[in-house]
Amino acid sequence: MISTDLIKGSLKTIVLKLLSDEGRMHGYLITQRVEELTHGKIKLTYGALYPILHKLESEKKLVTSQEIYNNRVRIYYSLTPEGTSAVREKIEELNEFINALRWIVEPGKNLSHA
Amino acid sequence: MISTDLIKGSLKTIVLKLLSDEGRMHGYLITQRVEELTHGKIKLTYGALYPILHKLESEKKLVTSQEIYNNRVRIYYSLTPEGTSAVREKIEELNEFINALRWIVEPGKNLSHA
DNA sequence: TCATTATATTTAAGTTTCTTATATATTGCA
DNA sequence: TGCAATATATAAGAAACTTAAATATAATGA
Repeated sequence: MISTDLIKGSLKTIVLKLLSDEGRMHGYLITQRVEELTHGKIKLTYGALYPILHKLESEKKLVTSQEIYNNRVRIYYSLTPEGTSAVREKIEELNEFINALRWIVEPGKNLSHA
Repeated sequence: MISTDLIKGSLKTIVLKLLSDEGRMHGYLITQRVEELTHGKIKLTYGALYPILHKLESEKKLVTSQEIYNNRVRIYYSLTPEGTSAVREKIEELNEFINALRWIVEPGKNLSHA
């Protein structure tokens, strides 16, 4: 598990990207997929996730729809067109960030400037 | 310039890594080198930097020494042995983080599990 | 000579973003 | 019957910044 300080700022981008790749998802599933995709390195807690989802909804980047599954209400989240273009920008920024970190970590190697 | 949210959690690691690579540095120089190394993508503000330096000093990860240059006091920071081993751990964690982000961004590619 | 930019450090107040803890409720397995 | 997994939500508090302001010297250019 990676220190939470490091992860903090990227959670919103991660949520958007997952919704972009996998379409409709409910909150619980999002936490599971993040853990799966990152081999347990990143764990999204509910206390972090739901406020993020609610905020993204209020920003019109995603919409919700309810579904009953096994007598339980599930709330599905999916991207709006606005959310879809937000993902593109966020991912681009995340790639820049990854590159910037690599320039720090491996200052010798002349890495891509993309 | 990358969104500050993204960068937040990695500033301490960046400072430690720079001191590890370049030895004695004063605060102002650290901000310059970060900007240089990251091609302006990451800017360390003084309001962020000095509290980080002071905290690392109180944690005995670095020590200070003063020097007069052009009638001005410069405060140089350098790693203690404790700081040096902290760098190694932090960099390892940062690499894990970079990989985890790449698993999110490029889920198709089977990237290293290092 | 005067103004501006660069150099250099510091700290206080405020915001954001999470962490931690708690609450609630159903299903399935042992 | 009890525990683990499934599923969502929110409140209180901590941490890490951002922004802004204060202070001071040197160098550059108009």
